[in-house]
Amino acid sequence: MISSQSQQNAQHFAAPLLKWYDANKRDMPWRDCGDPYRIWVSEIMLQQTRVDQATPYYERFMARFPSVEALARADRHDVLMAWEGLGYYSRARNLHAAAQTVLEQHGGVFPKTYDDIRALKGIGPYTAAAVASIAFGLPYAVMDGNVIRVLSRYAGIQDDVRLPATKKRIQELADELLDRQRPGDFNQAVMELGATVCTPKSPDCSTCPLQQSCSATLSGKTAEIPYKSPKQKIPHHEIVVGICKDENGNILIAQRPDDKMLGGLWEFPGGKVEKGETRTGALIRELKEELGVEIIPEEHLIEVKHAYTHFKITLNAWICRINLGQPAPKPKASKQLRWIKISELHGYPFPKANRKVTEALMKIDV
DNA sequence: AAAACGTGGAG
DNA sequence: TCTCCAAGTTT
Repeated sequence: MISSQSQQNAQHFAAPLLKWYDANKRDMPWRDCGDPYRIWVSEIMLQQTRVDQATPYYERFMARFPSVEALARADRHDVLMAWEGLGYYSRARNLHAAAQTVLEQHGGVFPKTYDDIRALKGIGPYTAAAVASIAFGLPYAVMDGNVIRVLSRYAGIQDDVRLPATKKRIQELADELLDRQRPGDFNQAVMELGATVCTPKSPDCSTCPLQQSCSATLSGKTAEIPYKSPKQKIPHHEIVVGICKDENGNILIAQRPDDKMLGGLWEFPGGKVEKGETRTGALIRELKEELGVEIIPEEHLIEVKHAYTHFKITLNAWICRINLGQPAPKPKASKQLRWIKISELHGYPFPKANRKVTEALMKIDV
């Protein structure tokens, strides 16, 4: 028996939403293919990332790693190369590890229950619900940034959406509103509505299928909902890095530890300029600490400004030489060191700010 | 619970 | 230039 509550929901929310979705669907072939592997990879890539930004990565990734087994058997180096530039690199590391779990613990077949999907590394409540509903038609409602915006406006929820309690309330609302016949389409419809109509700034309420029953629209509060408490300002750091060159023209790169920011990617050794330090003074200190060698900065190469999620940096890079009589550099702060030719730089995954340095290097080397 | 974790596009 | 933020997860 169907409760009157869910009939109301269907009448005012799911029905007009799905009708709108069917008429305005964006072409996203990887979502309609029904292949859990493709849906999974696309969901991971799309986390905190726009469709347009992720799409070329997705195409390349699928060509390179066409199946769970191919991904599971790949080298981590190649997976990180395919991810370079997409950010949040733990996604790539977790995806790779999870593929190996699927191969070893599920016989290479992507698990078909919410709990088994949720147990995979890098898959949280959102991704588990997305894959379960889109690939397998299971009745789990997703809650992402779009859902939070659409539902908080629809229900007139004015509480701070950064608070876990508010998110819990919205998740419960999504669970109630979910269309049990078409859970995958329902989930994608809410997100698509949020991405194209119910946008953060100046939403296009006149074309919204929910305008007649949306609390924020009816009360003129779409600008105030969702409410987000202001976040604190992020610090700025002055970074210096050294490109150590040997007599053969090889340069020294370092791999970052797996468990740190940008884990597993490569970079030029360096660090923060402390108070009262000159930049080159800091560079000499940092390379002594990180490599155990004394260096001399010889030529300033480039300045790069870059913004991460929780801090900004200005990075300055110098070409350096190691003092005569110094021991071989040791990886005191990194996973490993490697001397490579400048022409080999493209074969290693670098984070964005360091990639700008490698491009400057390749330019002067030609 | 709150902070860490990348990047690029829009306004 | 600057702020916000985009299909979140982990610790």
